[in-house]
Amino acid sequence: MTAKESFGEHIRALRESKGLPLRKVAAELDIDPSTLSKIERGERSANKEMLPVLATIFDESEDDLGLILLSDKVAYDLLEESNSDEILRVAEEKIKYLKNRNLQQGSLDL
Amino acid sequence: MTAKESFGEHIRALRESKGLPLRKVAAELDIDPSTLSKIERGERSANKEMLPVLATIFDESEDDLGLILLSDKVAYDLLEESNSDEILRVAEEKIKYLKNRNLQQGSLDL
DNA sequence: TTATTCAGGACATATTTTGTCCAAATATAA
DNA sequence: TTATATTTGGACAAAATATGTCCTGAATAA
Repeated sequence: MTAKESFGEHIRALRESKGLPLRKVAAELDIDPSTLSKIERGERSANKEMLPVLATIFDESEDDLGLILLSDKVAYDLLEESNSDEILRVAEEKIKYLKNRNLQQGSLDL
Repeated sequence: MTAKESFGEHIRALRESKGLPLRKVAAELDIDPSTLSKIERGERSANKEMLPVLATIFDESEDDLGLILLSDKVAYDLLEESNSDEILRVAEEKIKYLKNRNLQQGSLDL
């Protein structure tokens, strides 16, 4: 359910289901309605500060929204790569390794 | 083998194993030695145009180098996220979905 | 017609990225 | 030690990207 929908599509669906105009939601986010329109159409990216605001407006989990936003970014970065699966697999190992390394060194690394 | 090493560490190991100074490799890449030093230490990122040059110098597969470079980027992007595994999983589904969609629509989408 | 909403282009600003140059530090050799 | 080569890292500039506003036009509604 959370997989196939882009962040913008998700927000737009929520907004329309509540019958809210761009203007209202944009005001809450303190941005121009045009910017929100672009975010919903994937022409711009949302930033993390917007997540708690959107979560409140639409009564969604902020973590879920963050998940959709970040997975969007990763997917977009790799969409042109023929070996995206392999890239993800190696990235996952790398993250595991680095997180563990940071833990052991008291996260005082670099 | 390819997993735990960063792109910069990998290049540095290759360069030192050949006994080449930064100066020489940087000249091939047409960049400043200082820039290459930063790339090797992860302070800068390499770009894709450098891959064929490096592959030739070090007799490595360009695809392998590209894999290390891109997985580095993804890993770095997600290193601070507690739910990086989930993000990767959703991203993978999204990529699969989008690639398939593009295929069916003759890659003339947007 | 008049109001409102939304899309999208032109534009300005801010931020990030990428690279150079130079000087200091480090290593290597003689 | 001195001399030479290598590497690091900061200051800076330029280029590329991102972010956002404003305005106009199209579509819709009342």
